[in-house]
Amino acid sequence: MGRAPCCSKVGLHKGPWTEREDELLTNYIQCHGEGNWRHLPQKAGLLRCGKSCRLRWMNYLRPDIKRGNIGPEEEDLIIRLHSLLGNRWSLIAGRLPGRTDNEIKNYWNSHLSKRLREQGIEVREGTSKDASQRARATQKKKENTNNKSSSHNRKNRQDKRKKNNGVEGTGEIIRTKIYAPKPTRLTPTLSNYNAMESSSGSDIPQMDNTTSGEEKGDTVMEDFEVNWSDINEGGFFFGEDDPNHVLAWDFPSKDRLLESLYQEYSELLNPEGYQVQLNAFPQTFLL
DNA sequence: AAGCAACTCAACCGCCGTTCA
DNA sequence: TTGAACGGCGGTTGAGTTGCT
Repeated sequence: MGRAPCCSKVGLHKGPWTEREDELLTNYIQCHGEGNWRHLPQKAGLLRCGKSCRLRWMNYLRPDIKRGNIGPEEEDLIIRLHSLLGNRWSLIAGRLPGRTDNEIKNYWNSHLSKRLREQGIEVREGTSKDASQRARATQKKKENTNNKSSSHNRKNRQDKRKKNNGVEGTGEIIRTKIYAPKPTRLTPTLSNYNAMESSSGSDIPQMDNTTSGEEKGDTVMEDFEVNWSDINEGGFFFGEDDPNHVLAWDFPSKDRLLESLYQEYSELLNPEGYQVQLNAFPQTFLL
């Protein structure tokens, strides 16, 4: 037995949202909070699918979304994070307060990748607006659609995962894992914390360092093995002596924040002597 | 002013890992 | 244990806008 059947898409609105729809969605979320996207449209009186509602809220209606042009500091951070993370837009967006993954993705595809290429800087492979490549992608998509069964096969995916994680054939490709932090949206209030300390029950989230990165939903990156329990998440880390004592780092300036974020990923992903660096890296945020 | 190309960005699509009955 | 739905993500599309000829 599976879950109850999903909402039928028949009769649902598509395309641009109207002011009335925005209003209904905003009012509903303000009253009941985010989540339960499947039932939200019906309860809010919207003729949209839950997925569409979620997207509209996340990319446009959320009150903490920053409007306006992407500034030079943000642009710099996007470029550097992209060089480290590739097209991991949600991860990148998680490090840019008020910016959405969609916005960053669009900005990259329409501005940055082109500009970097013009400057002769090689960029990681991402989306291509080239017509021939588009056509190829569309063709490939059609082929995939024709070849796959109506519902994807769980076992096949699990087998594929096992293959990727372990010894594969005679090639002896041994992969290990790295747990990068789950993307955390930095709210404006966060930057107001000033070298403060916190104990249980405060406004600062408490961490459970007994769970693995995978259990916490962190992003798994292959080819490295890191003991993530040593590492902080979202700008918080544990005191040296007391693992239940949570510290928040200071944000003396916007520039330093951006620099810290870059350093965080840079050190995290540096394959050379990563273990030593990672063990020491929370200290870099201590004043 | 008209026609065209390039650009922008909101929205959609399909995939995948997780959750749940 | 199974399989369908959910939630989230990256890739792609296409209508609207802007700029050029």
